[in-house]
Amino acid sequence: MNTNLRFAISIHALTLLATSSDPLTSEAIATSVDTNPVVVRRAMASLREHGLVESKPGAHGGWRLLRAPSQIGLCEVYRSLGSEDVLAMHSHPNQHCRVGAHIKGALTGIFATAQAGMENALGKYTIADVLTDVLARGEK
Amino acid sequence: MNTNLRFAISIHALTLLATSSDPLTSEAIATSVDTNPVVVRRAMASLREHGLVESKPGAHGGWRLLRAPSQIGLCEVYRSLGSEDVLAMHSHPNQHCRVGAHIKGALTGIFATAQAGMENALGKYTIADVLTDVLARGEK
DNA sequence: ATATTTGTAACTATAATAGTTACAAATGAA
DNA sequence: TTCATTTGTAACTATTATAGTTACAAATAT
Repeated sequence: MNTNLRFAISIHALTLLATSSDPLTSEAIATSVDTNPVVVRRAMASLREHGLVESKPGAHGGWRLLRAPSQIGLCEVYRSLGSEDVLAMHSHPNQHCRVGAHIKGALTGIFATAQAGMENALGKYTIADVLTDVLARGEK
Repeated sequence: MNTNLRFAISIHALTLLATSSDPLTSEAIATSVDTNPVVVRRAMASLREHGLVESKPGAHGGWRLLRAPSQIGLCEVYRSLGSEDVLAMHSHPNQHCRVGAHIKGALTGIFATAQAGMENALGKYTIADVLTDVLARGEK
């Protein structure tokens, strides 16, 4: 199983924040996501670094959006997390083989194209889209 | 680091096979890739199940392509390996929360779109393209 | 017959990530 | 000013996917 859940958790958290005018605590978000508050803080810290949310410590603190949900694209969320690219290469192909010596150069461009294909697809959606979909599902 | 190297290893192996009229052993492929022959066999077994290569045990055995390199698309190679999708969801969002209860439904479609974006991009390339690129790099 | 090679099970090693615990620092309210 | 709340973060453990390794049976060519 692919186990990098930070992206899914981040979308979940941002969607939850989009439903609330008051700040939400890491604890409240964690309860909705079903994880530990520290896991939430770690993901949200990356989003904060990229200007998507802000946090306030202390009583009545928590997290809130810094932009309208319609202005938060999923590609930007994805990139904010700084994950590795989804396709990886083997490290030390044999340099004395004519394929081994140049396979990494050839794969680099292809893998970048694949990564861009995925990110472009994500960029078609915003947190507002997710929220609309979630709420529509709740009405059925 | 993303550590699923099977795809990169498979492309490497198929490109190597495209340079050879004789079958290549798992050992020979492993030497070019810089890994263990069993790792090569495991990746190649998936490709064999999907009709891309065949194997022959015993003396002068090994692996060979069952199609022209120009007829082996990278999306098909990717799919033959049966990897998990690149984006994963958290398992148990809180069903008593209106976001938690429906987030998985909303994310499923988005993640599928992202996966398709990546696979479409891969589908633009074949093993022949990779071989051409590798050989061109070798001439410089 | 013999050497070669795949097929595969069983195991260990590595590494990324989630999850947990603990506590300092910041904040707001009584 | 004191106290409860909450983030920030370090340090650690647990889990899991995958690579890598070892061993050996079965198949094959000469």
